[in-house]
Amino acid sequence: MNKCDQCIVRQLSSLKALNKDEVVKLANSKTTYTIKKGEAIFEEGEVTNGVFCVKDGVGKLSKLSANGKDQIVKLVKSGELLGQRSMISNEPANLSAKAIADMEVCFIPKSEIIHFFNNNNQFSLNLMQSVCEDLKESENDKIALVQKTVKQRLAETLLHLHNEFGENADKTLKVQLTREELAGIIGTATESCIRLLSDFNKLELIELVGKKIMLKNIKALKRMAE
Amino acid sequence: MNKCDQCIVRQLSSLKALNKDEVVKLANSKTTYTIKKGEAIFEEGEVTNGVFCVKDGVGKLSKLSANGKDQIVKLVKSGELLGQRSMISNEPANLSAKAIADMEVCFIPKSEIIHFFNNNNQFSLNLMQSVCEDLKESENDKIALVQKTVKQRLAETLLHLHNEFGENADKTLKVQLTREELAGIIGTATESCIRLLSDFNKLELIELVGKKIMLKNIKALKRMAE
DNA sequence: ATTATAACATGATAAATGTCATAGTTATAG
DNA sequence: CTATAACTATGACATTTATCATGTTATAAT
Repeated sequence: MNKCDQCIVRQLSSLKALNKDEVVKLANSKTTYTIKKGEAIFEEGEVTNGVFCVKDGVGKLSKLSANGKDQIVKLVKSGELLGQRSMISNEPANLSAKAIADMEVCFIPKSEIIHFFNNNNQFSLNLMQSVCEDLKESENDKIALVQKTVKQRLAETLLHLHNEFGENADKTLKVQLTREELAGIIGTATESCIRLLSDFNKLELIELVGKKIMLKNIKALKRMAE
Repeated sequence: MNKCDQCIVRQLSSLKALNKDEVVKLANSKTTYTIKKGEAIFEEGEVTNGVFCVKDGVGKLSKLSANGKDQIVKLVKSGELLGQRSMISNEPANLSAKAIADMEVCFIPKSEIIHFFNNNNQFSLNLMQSVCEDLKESENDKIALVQKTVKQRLAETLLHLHNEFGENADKTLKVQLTREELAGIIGTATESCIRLLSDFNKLELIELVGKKIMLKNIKALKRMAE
């Protein structure tokens, strides 16, 4: 079994507040899983009874609509916890979690989290803050959906992906999303997303390197996102 | 000073977990304010350093956009706490809180809330759950904004207002929103909102009694919202 | 290597929604 | 009790965005 005390990722999440004893307890109760790109960690409606700590890779939280489109609510990366909300609310998952790039995740049973929550004030405050952060982001997204055009939201999302996940050696975005997934984040039709990417390409705001995207004029993208 | 132990509203919020001593402490530190319809409790960007407990009336949490439109993120009523998120995140308010109907609110300083959070597990769990509830709602709203038409969102919102706030003796909705505010909730232009209300009226789904709205065919509205 | 499948791309068109103009109606202040 | 402002209403039109059709390119499976 891998010891959690050597896991760098732990330092990035609410779990950083745990003391030595608690980390040992954590290491003894956790289970590690490997999730291949495209596979699900959990699906909408499932009862998870714990949280997943993302050790490596990138995932998406999304909800399938009646017309078959997948609306992406949030992307997650190393150090983030998944399923906190459903666990705290005692509800089945409201969203599905799937891997966008191969992932390694650790499952931590609910009983452990509740125990830490009740016995470690710093941990409960951290957990609270991370849910608050999610709430703020969600509210701001909601406002952007109403107040901004698809073009603005695309510019905004490209900048956000660049900030959050960085770029490869060839300057292209590190997160490799399909056009469909990108459309699912900004909340538009796949074709509209593709069309706008073409436009941005012609305007030399970005460069399309095969399926990859390179940001060429960040200043102009920022202006456009306003 | 009003004693908090006689305040029924307290039973509706996270504060219900407080014990006798804590309630005395609460009563000694709180300040009560009266807010007239249209006035603000706090504005976007303000540092509040505490939370507001809504004793009476109805309020809205909203954000002003560049084009001058007010996007309403959430309505609040008796028993709810305002400003929890900003307080926990140590940030200025992300949204403005204004009264839609005359309100009475109690201000509780941050130090008190943090003290309760650290010393009363049930309180911290309640507070956590209420933020989680807000998060779930916000995520679902976000999905609805993308996946549903304005017409569907209007139907959904009317039903929601009916459920949440109830109706007057004449069967009209109890929350008295302007068309502009209603448009701000569903995220559309005021004219579009008015037009759709007219359509709904003609279809006998609702009846417009002056500025008030009466739901006439709830079943059909539900069908429309899907 | 070849075929099948998924992803990307673009045009044509339709539908939904926003914007501007204008007028009637209700509420409110003096 | 009037006048002034705010709210409601509706038409005409412009714009944005979705949908359907079709072709091309990349990726994966045999």
